Amino acid sequence: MLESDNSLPIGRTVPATLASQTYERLRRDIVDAHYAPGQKLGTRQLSERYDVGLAPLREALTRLSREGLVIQHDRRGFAVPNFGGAHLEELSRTRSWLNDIALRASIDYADQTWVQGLVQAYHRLTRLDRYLEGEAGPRENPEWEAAHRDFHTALIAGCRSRWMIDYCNQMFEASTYYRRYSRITAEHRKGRENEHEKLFQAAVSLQADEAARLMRKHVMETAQRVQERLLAESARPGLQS
Amino acid sequence: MLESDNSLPIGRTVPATLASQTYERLRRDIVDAHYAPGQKLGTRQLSERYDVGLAPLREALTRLSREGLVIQHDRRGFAVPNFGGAHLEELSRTRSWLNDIALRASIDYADQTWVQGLVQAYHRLTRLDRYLEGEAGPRENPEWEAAHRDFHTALIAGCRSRWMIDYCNQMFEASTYYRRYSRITAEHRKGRENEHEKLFQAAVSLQADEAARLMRKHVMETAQRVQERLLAESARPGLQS
DNA sequence: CTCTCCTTTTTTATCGATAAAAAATACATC
DNA sequence: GATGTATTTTTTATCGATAAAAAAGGAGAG
Repeated sequence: MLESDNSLPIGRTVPATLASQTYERLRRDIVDAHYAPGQKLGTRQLSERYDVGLAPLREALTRLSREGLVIQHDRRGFAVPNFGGAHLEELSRTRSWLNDIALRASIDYADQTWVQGLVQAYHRLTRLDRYLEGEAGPRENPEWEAAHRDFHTALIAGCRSRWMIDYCNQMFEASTYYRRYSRITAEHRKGRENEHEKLFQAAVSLQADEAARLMRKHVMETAQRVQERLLAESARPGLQS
Repeated sequence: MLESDNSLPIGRTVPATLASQTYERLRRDIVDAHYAPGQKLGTRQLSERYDVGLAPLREALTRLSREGLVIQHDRRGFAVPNFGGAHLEELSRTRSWLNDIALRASIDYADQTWVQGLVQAYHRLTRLDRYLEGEAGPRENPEWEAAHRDFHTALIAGCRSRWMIDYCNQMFEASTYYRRYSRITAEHRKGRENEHEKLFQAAVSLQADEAARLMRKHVMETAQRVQERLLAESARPGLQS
């Protein structure tokens, strides 16, 4: 007793349950800002939209509600949270706190596994283009987005705390919602293109203070831009899909 | 747009849904160590035990699984996590990190609401007895336990981050599982009775460093005792209910 | 008009049944 | 006796139907 992990035996590949698939799809759609803040998520509609029964749909929504991407109220169903200025500030501050600690811990515990993972994640990120040409102008590259998430996870993956990693990932997802919703584009990001590079350099060379400083800066400045965009566009009608 | 909170209109009292009730009951039972680490939570059995259908039961389990109190694996159902030495260490370290920050932030932002809430929570705690006389020796007082949780929440409630408060609460619950499971008793706690008092004093007098130090100490030393108990008793057969 | 009370409609939560998958068992083979 | 395969049993995930609750609509009173 008292040992062993909670993971599945490797090798055996388990077909994803409908609830899990729906969870993933819904999460992506929320994070991609296909729904407006505060929008009601009626079970019937979603059930048709995603073509699943109520049971798996509710399970997906319940999962999301525990991660802060959906609000659930007894007998009143589900809704997208009222994401807004105050929430963004809270979120970014908390992200900043947790990532700071987790990054410092990773550097403190630094081992080969962590460094390798980080190098790999960074390299993948640099090989991808952030934007793709779409018919209606440039749009985010999903692959880049995935690599971006992985890079941020890799930075803190050495902190030796499952809790911490999960929490940071949850907040990263919520932040992504804001980035998407605010429709930040390349030009809003002028002059900040190499933040990931500097962060990466500081981390792999184990400069804890510098890395932590860059991390905080990265998180807070992104939030700042998003905030500005939200205020500038607060009259813009909510998106729909 | 972009403002307002996500709370319900006040005044109207909503009857709790079956899923919510079951969630509460299950959480209490898990935290009270009625189930052994790693134990399988068969849906059929639980459905009978708590006398609810599968739908609300699954919802309760799904919620718990997102809070780390239950493990869910696709097509393999639910189980109590393999809580154990390594997990306890991770948990306590993370708790320590987050509570440290949240407490410092609360002291930093300190306002009347926070201080009042803290004073109130502390007073309630001091008025209750930790142990009650049961037929089979002394046992924890549920009211004290609730007040204890509230006190810990009150300490960090001023950090102005819903995320942080939720995360700290989640980890507090998980820690409670260990305390219960290890069957810590009054004598294991000799010489540590006034930790809450000192912590309270430091917090209300806004001594950030001292309060943070005491908090870390409180968390880590509790974990230490639990760890010792677990090792000492690792041959003891798992509890069942 | 505005408010309150009473339908009607819509939505949410829950049950019971069932298909699909995993686990357990039995059986045969080397 | 170990190993692999077919068969049965158990468990999990999902559907479709329905009761219960909330929201929307509407009629009448002040």
